Amino acid sequence: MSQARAPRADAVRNRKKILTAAGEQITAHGPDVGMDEIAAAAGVAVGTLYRHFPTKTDLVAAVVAEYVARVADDAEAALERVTGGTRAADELTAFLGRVVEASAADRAVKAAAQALGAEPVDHATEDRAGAAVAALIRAGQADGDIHPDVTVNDIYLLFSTAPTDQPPAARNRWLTLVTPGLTTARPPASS
Amino acid sequence: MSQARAPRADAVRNRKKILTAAGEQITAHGPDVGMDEIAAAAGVAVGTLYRHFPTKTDLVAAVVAEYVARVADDAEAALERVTGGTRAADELTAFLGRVVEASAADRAVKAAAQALGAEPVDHATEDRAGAAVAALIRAGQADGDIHPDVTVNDIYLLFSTAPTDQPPAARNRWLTLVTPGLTTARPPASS
DNA sequence: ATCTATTCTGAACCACAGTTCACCTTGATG
DNA sequence: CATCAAGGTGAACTGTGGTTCAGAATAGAT
Repeated sequence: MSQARAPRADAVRNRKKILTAAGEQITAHGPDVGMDEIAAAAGVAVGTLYRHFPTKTDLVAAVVAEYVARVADDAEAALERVTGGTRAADELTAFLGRVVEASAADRAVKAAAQALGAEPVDHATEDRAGAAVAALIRAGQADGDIHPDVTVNDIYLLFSTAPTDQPPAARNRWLTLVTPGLTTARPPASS
Repeated sequence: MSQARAPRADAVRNRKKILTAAGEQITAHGPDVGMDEIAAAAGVAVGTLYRHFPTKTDLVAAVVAEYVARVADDAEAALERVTGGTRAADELTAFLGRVVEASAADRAVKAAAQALGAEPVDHATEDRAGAAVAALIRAGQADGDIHPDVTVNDIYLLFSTAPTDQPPAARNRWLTLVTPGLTTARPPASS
């Protein structure tokens, strides 16, 4: 097998700069920022963008992927905490709250993700988040304060419909409105 | 005051054709259909579009307005039924269901509305829908099976975040998930 | 039937955003 | 230090889609 030569140092550096700049620009001005602007923000020429990402879609996909990875981390951290003793149901709603909050900052990223539709998004990291959330749900159900028929898909559904573009008050209200559908107000019987 | 001459008969006819065609095209191919395509579908030249709607935004706005009017009608009909004896809470959730359902067909229209942002949309008809929904809510609260702190804004919030682009199963699930946040599972005390 | 203001037509215009490419720069290898 | 391929540059290209406008057509009034 021909061992592909290692990439040049500055190439790596640039790739990182581009990804960062793209993220910032997209969160700041929406997924419709021109490639020119992203390039400028990265201190690089347009051509360089295309060297690293053959098409704009690819670039956006990369940014979204980074975002998903962050979410996965968050979910796993929450799961960790549950193992440590906190209420799974609380962690789950808190997690949902944080994600909504965060993607309010990056609402544009979410829009971008939507635009990409059901497209790529590395399944490995996505499943990482999914697995953590699933575990969270199971734990909560075991405790008896999450509805038995709640699934990961429900969380995806809620996440994808979160009112990211609304002011904080509305986002909180939304969370309040949505939580009762997940949690069980009255525990089974005992306790 | 100079009495503006009545519009020509064919102009009226065309306006209607355009509005219809625009609605169809937008629901079919999203708000990004070209003006050319709309024109073609209406059996009219592009120029005619611009005679009636100075800009594409105006045209889309008009389509959205029509849609909002339909929703208002629906809400008012529901309110009527309540006066006739049905449960307000049921009518409200059914209404929400229908709207989600309908805007699943016209998901593109909703997207268009979103794109227009907080822009125009004739306030008169919008308030018409709002008033009806408000009445519905009040009635339900009087019955004691809608949470006391639910407002019209909540309905707007839910409507605007409805997963219109999802398959029917997901939409139903969403409705189930969201309903508990509006209704009161356990009536105050009596009964 | 004639006439004119209104409306229609559609080729052409324009601005913008993604993309390409011929040429220059530079990091790494020997 | 010399060499050269990987990488970078940015002006120019391209395609798309909204918008315009001069001339043709026509509804409606006289």
